[in-house]
Amino acid sequence: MGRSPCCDKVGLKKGPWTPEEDQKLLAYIEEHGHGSWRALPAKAGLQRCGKSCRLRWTNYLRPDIKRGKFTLQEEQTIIQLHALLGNRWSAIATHLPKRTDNEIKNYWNTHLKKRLVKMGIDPVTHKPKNDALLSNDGQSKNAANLSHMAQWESARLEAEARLARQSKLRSNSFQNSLSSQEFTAPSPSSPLSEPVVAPPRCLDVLKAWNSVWTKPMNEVSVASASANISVTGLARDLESPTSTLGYFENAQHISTSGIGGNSTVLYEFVGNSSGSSEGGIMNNEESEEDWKGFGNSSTGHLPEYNKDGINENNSISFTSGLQDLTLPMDNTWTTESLGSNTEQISPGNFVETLTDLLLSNSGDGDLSEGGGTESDNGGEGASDNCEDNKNYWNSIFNLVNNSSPSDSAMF
DNA sequence: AATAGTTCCAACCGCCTTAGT
DNA sequence: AACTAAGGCGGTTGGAACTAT
Repeated sequence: MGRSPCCDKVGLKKGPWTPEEDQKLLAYIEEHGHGSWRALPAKAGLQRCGKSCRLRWTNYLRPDIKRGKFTLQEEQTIIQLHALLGNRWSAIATHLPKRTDNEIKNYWNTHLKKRLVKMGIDPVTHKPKNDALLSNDGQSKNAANLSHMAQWESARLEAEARLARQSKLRSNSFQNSLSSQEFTAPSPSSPLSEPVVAPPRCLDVLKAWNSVWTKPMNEVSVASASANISVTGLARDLESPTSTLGYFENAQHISTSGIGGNSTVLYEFVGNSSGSSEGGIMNNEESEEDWKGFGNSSTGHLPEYNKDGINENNSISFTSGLQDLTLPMDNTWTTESLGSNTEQISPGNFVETLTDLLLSNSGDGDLSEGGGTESDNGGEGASDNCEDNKNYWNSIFNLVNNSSPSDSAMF
């Protein structure tokens, strides 16, 4: 049933590209643009399949690719986005300008993952491997969230559909405005200025949310161990095809700072060339910076919730920079009733509100800044945790927001 | 210096989604 | 609605480069 590989044709070359081939491909694209990748090889005089040409271009020859060592900032960004998005490399790559998904994927697999493992952090769940917090008593708590989840999911789907409609409209009007401003489409003479089709980057967080609400509940029992943030029980896997990264699991260890005290979500990079952080877990190759996982950091974590997955005000709250978002979580909550149950958000605009929140923060709240505080690992008071939890999401939102071009077609 | 083991990354493979007919 | 082609994505791999013995 599957498509036959495009490179099955006899005579098509595979393997490493030669400088001559690179030159041919570059020259052709510079002159004509890539157009149809399928047709490109023949036109460019290459004995390659279109797919191979496309990959070579997107992963190597593209002029806007930044090569070389990843910066600390980039590493942090990757880790944090991985915690949020799982193995969705392309989504992560949209927040790292000039880096390709392939490069990020390779870097993760060859560097970052190993570092986390050495630090005793599960690179899949981003939580300490010795996190022995799991218990069964949270199961019932999370079961109690099922009805909430159904309500959330219902509203989410509705909002998502609305968002899609809106973005389409906005996209159209955007294009109209461009054309009314005599926007000149990329011409063959300037193929390198690729058509600017902004990816729906800002949906990443929404996708994360989507995933959170659309996974089977059989994982909730695991999340239930998260005693003080049962909203994480609402959260579920991010649906990376292979990654078992559990959103709630991330949230779980995010949350456990309040109870376990040593969980880790954000990673602090400490400039230090000593070659080894605690325990000598770093080899020399990685020694340009030491990593320290820290829990209960001032960088913040998830909001704190009570056993029912809601906070003391019977709502879920989080903030994004300038604004708070509060969603009621009472049992009668429905898409329609949502608006009447809360003053902060109207029924139909959950996603819009979330999106607005994301976009409203044009501040400088960078994750790296949030990650700069050494953890005392001792478990601050609950009120601090609550603030930290908010800050954590602020950080993620800020990261996604600030690193995403605000010119996303979606918004 | 030679060999074995390890690391790294460019490229491939196969599946999925989307667009066009 | 069904089908097909093309593009996109994530996982995997081959082999060059590097390191250890």
